[in-house]
Amino acid sequence: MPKRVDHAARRQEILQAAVRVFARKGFASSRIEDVAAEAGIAKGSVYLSFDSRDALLQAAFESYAAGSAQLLASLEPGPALDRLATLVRRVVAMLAAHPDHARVLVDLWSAGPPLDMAAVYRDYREAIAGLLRQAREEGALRPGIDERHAVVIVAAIEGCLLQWLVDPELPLADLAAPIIEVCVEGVRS
Amino acid sequence: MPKRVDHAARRQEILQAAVRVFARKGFASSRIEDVAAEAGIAKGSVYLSFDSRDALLQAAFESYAAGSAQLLASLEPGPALDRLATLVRRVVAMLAAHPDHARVLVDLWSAGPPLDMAAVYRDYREAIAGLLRQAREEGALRPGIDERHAVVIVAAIEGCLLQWLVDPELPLADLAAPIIEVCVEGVRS
Amino acid sequence: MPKRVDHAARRQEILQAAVRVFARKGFASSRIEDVAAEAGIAKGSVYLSFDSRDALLQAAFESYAAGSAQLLASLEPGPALDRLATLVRRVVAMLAAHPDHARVLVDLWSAGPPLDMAAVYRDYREAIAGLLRQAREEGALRPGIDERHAVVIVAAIEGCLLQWLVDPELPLADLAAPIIEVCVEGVRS
Amino acid sequence: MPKRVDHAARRQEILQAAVRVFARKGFASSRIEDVAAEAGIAKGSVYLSFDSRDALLQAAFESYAAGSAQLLASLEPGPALDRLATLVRRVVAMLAAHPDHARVLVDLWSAGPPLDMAAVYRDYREAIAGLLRQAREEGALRPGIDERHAVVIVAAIEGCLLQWLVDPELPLADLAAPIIEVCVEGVRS
DNA sequence: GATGAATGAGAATTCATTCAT
DNA sequence: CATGAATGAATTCTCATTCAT
Repeated sequence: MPKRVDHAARRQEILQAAVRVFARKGFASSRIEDVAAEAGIAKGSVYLSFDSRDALLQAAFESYAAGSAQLLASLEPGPALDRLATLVRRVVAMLAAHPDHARVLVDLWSAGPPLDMAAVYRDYREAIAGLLRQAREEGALRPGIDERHAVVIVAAIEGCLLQWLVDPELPLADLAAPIIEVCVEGVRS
Repeated sequence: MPKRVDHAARRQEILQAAVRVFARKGFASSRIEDVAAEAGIAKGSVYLSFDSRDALLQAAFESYAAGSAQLLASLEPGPALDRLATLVRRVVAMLAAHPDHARVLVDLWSAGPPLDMAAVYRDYREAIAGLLRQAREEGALRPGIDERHAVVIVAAIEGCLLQWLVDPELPLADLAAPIIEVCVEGVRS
Repeated sequence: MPKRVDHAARRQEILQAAVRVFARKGFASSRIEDVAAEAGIAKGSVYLSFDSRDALLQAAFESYAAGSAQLLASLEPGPALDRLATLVRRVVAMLAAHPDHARVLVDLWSAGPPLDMAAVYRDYREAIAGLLRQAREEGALRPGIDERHAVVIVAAIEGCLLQWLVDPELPLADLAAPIIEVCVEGVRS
Repeated sequence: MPKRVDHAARRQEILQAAVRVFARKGFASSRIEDVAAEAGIAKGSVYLSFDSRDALLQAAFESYAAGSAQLLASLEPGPALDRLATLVRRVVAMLAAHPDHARVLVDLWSAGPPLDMAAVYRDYREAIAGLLRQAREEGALRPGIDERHAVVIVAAIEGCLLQWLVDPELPLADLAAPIIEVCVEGVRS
């Protein structure tokens, strides 16, 4: 069944299939053949778009990192703490809206180099630290809050995500509110 | 006089060797032979103490879960929020003191059933929710804080752990303070 | 007006590309795609001229065998041993002049049926045996030389070729002289 | 069926099985599983003694090279040309006596680095050149014969081998005599 | 005719597990 | 008990060949 025009589209389909499979059984237990079957193609065809099994995880990472970067870049103007609250809401909403992608995160955490999850969280922390600095300039921050809290805010989000990954009963989408309550409202002056 | 009197002790040694190996290369890349070598015994001898490779991870989980339960059970009396702060401090200290065990967590998160990480976090949340209830009875809790914040408090801890796992530059031990600042002091009335 | 008028010419181009590729990396490591790329056409197009990968080697063999046969047929009249010396010179010159074809020989030797390298050498031996017989009739042959020496003469040539294939430092073209010295002059009466 | 004492012996058995298989179908068509079956063991067990399929060919080469070196080292004293004749006889006898090893040669010729067949032939040529020099000192060599004839002598042997490999009808063992006639007696003064 | 995406049989290699010693 | 050789199922990746466009 030869001839397909859009190589990028096919690559995308395979990646999405891979993400579904990884979400379902974890990367370690996912076979190339599973991905191919999920994508409705033959085993060998996966290799037309990806060099190796690891390259699939790498691509999943890149896709996730790109989404994160976009999210960080898309904050509209406004009071810093409001923007922070919005950021938290959006991150949680994105994770809740794409549970498959979210479930792959646990594999990205495991993967180590050349995947650079550290960079992703560094970017988050820097963005949040920037918002906190801005909030201080606006006089909106209560004393005693400094940049180290950026770590805690990222932690609150990722920690909720983690608990939900481990226990899908947990209503991830509902957790944006308490995170904001504690991490954003809790630091307002 | 059998060469090895204490079967339990041998099992313990192997488990510890396994944890070191898993911490170093991840469970997925850890071979039974690696564990045996680390323990200074022969490959086949691992099977005298453990039924299978997965049983090693299971045992690592049980060991971690037991440590967590002990930590939760060991809180001395006192004002609830102080006890909460102590809990946070102790959990972070334990993780920082045993980086090998901590690094295995990412594999425990991935593992899925029959490992029940969900139960571990459920227990944490319940303990913390209990402390929050108690704090309310003590009139120490500001309004608007309810049991859902237990999730966020666990999240703050595990999220810091996660960022440290992914980026060991991050000073995990120093993060207890900001966590407490935000999650404990921040909810005080 | 078809894109390609001469199917035979296209076949020839592909065969030559194949010989270059085989010479460079050996038949075993040569992919159809490599041959296609060398010929500047698409993988599938190779199959318009050749039935299979093996057919390429078969064709290379036929081309070599045809060249050999032509060489054997082209001997001008004259004293038999002079003609023999000329034959040796020409074979060596041909091999040295077409190193790519020569390098493919090692794959032809390996290939086994249906390639019939045995026939090629049989033909060489028969031609040389004929020349030796003629030389005897001419009284030019010293006693003790019989048809079995045809094998040795072929061997001297192919053995030099072999040493050159294995060690390209060896100056193949210069070896015609000592071969003739030993195998031709050495049998003169 | 565990426990085998002599690892070296097992390695040797496997190597011999491999040589038989390579001789029968050529290295390119020989599967690890074929070798294992020939050795009467399981596929995976081959890897207990050899790192890879290529390592089997490498070992076959080393074995052949060692045999050649031993042959070259074992020449008893005597007139140089007699020793040369003995050498030729022994090489041919060795090849004829171990047809399996001989048939693998065609794969060794193909293999290229890190196999160094060039060195094997270089050693042969040097040994023979030494004998020719000695023969000259002994006054046994007719004029016009120099070291370049060493190439031709090696060629005569290997070329006969080659013709026999390609056409097993050819009586290899009987070819020592004509080789000596032409290459040794033919250079005697 | 050309093309190159798609296929899937096949091969090398790994490694958890077993069990004879 | 302890060992590690032996096993073979499982998995990744390759590539000759086909065929829709």
